[in-house]
Amino acid sequence: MYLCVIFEHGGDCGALCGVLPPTEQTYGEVNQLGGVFVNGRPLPNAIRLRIVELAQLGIRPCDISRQLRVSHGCVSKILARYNETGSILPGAIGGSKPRVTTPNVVKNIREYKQADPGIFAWEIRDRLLADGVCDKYNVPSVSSISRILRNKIGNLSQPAAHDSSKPTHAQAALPYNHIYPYSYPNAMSPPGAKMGSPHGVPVTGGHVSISRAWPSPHTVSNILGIRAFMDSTAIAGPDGYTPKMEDWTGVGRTAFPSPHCVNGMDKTAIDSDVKYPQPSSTLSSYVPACAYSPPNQYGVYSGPPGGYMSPAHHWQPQSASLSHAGGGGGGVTMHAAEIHAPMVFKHPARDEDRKPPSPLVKQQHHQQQQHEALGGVHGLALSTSSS
DNA sequence: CTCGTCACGGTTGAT
DNA sequence: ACATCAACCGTGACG
Repeated sequence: MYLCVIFEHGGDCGALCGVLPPTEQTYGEVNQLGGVFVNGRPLPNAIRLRIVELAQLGIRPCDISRQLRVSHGCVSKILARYNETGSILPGAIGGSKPRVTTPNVVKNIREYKQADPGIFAWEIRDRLLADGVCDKYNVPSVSSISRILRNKIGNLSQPAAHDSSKPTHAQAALPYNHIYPYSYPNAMSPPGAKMGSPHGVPVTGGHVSISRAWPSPHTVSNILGIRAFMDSTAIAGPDGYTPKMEDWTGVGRTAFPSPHCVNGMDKTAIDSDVKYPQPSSTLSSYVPACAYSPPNQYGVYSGPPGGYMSPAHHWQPQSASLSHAGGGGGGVTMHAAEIHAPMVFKHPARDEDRKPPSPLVKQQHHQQQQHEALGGVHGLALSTSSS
């Protein structure tokens, strides 16, 4: 049972409320630990990063859970993912899996079948691989091939079927490209295109609707000395809760593509991440890993490869410690947006096994500096003493 | 007490 | 424009 928290903007939400229409509402729920979360949506990158950082510091998951007020199951999941992929980013939400039975594949199968009516499905599969029509990642299963033969090709004695086939957009038909992050040439959707503006919320360079605040009193502030971090998250909030709520996670998503980098970080992103300020450099080190970046969020998190995968990104984890800029008064001002900064995968190889090679992944290979990123963790002013 | 796992209710985005 | 589907999410409970 969750305590549903409805935040009405326009009330005493603070300055942030100003941008929202009086009627605008944002919502969240409070878990058993008092932490705020949005059902169905990923935790803010800043918190995800925090989890990883604390784990790197040797803090036990159960303690991290309590300190950050995130369920231990979630902590476990995020750490497991990080260990496996090197990424702190959530997977891609929504969207559909890329189709393997593209017109080109069907066409080839048909040709194989016509050439050899007695060919077995597994033989077709092998040929698709051998001929380079498919790779191991998108080759249809034997059962799929059988289905294709049965449903789409049917009786080959009827040549008509051939002609009826749609023009092969062949390779172009492969949906994969648009599915993987690397597919975003330049920028994903214009910043704010989808999120910011809907409500008329001023979108300033990726500053999506970050003006909304989390009224919730349940903040992790004071925890680990990352008060600023949490405060901004919980208090300044979520605008994250734009109707789309993507901001919550998307922290700085929109800004991602921005070529403007500061210390290797996307400046725009930084700006946008008002909500969940976090240690930029550090964060960035964990982010890139989202190798198998999912179709959707990729755009969000990854943006143009050049954006954060940039080989030129001279990461200086240490330099951008949590206390970088702004932290103003003791408060560490971290920018979740920084997450977008280019970094390296912890286990690049693994990703390859998991997902089809993508440009993004490839680029990641160039970035083997990740471990160094962890060094940034040490730069954090963490106070492990939770109580 | 800790932690891995999973059902659940939820969101998202491609089709 | 809407519905469907399949991906993901974090929580909470169980073992």
